[in-house]
Amino acid sequence: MTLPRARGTAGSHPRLTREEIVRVALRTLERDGLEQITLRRLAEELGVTAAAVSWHVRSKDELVDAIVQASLRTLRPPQPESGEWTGRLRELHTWFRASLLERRHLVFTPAFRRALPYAFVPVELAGTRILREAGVAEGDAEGASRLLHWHTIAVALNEAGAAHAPPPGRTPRPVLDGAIESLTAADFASFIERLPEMLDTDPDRTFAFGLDCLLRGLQRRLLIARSSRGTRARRPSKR
Amino acid sequence: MTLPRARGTAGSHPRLTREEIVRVALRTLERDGLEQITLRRLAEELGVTAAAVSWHVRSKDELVDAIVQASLRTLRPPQPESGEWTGRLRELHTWFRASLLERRHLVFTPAFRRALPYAFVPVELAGTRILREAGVAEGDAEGASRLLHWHTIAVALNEAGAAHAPPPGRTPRPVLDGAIESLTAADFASFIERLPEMLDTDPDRTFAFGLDCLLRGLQRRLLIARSSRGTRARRPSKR
DNA sequence: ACCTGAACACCGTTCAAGT
DNA sequence: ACCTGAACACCGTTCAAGT
Repeated sequence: MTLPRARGTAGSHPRLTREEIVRVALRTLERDGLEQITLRRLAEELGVTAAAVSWHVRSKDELVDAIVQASLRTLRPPQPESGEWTGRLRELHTWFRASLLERRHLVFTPAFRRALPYAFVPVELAGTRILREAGVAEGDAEGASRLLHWHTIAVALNEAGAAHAPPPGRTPRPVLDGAIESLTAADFASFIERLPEMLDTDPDRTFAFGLDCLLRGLQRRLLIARSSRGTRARRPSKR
Repeated sequence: MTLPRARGTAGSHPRLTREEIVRVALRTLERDGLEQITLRRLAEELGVTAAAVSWHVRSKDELVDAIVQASLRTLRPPQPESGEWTGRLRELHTWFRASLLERRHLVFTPAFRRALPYAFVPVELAGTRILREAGVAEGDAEGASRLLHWHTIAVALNEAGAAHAPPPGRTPRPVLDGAIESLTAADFASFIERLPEMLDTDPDRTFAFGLDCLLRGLQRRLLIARSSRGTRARRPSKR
């Protein structure tokens, strides 16, 4: 629509920078979703040629990488200092889930997957710290924190995927049919009976239930003292 | 390279069908990955024009949907009939994880995400059945089975993402840097110390650990009798 | 009904040319 | 150093025309 305006005139920015490109991309991402982001459209919005964008950004892959990194740079996990360890972990992962959902347009991106092992190290560490202060042995605390970490990612990714599956009417029937075919006769009956509640569930409750089960499992497995903080774990560290 | 051969001549198929398109697409998917799949390239491989493919398949989105559905149609969860409930659930979800990993090129597709709530209903139901036979109340068994179900999806998606992150040398440094910035001084030290083991972990062990924690958590929460099958749960069903 | 040939709009990327 | 204009190869989709 708009022709590329000459840079430096009124109403346009004096210079195109990589940061500005990423900023505009992030804005249109939240408005229109990822597949609407195009170097050409971005250029138009910036009042510039597509080639100009390509000059600042080596490739589109690199642009998406930059978008993901810009989006992740603002993450700061809360560090609840007081309270029982279960409550502190609950607070940490409730926050974590929310911040993943805020980035729901990005979480299925290859760039995001590449960042996955690194981006949430602070979350893992925060969880590990809470567990260690609760008396869990060193090696176990790490594994447990990572377990919670993944559970939250799982639930959030599932929610994110369902959230912007655009056509609510267009149910993927064939998949459902294929699934039904493989059911035994006994399962089929209970499937029909329970179908409605399987399809609409409260994500908040499911998340809370899963987290609760995990925490209880850790409590049992790691032999954490119920209420006293600082109690040593009975099971010794392996190293 | 090869010009579209006339259909019906030696070495080419007499007729193009939707099924054949999907079959060839599935084959090249496993060989080259999803982003290499193109209507035009598919057409060339089929000895046909791109327009011909478009005649059998309404759009590329629909093609990917068909690929996902074809890939999911062969899923048949195992139905272990004997043994303790924990072992049976372990067997079920070990199989589940493996079948997700076999489809690692598809799991991040919008089509797959749309299928996610439906495609694995048999897995959920198989898990529910095992739990109910172990004496878990009806509503709880469903929630518990779904929890396991999601945990497996989480771990598998994470593995699948890491598996075909193509450049092993190109670490997304900025993301890691951003993550490090947000660390407290205390966490930073333990981060440096533990970095190597955080980056290369044994996925098998992590999966087993998580599953184990979940099962123990369920054991505690749902008050399942340890070894005797068929014992009633002490907590009554809510309905 | 099924397929070709040609076109269309759009895409990412490159590159000589300007400033 | 930064940007334009034009081109290139490729993409999904459409459509008149053939059989």
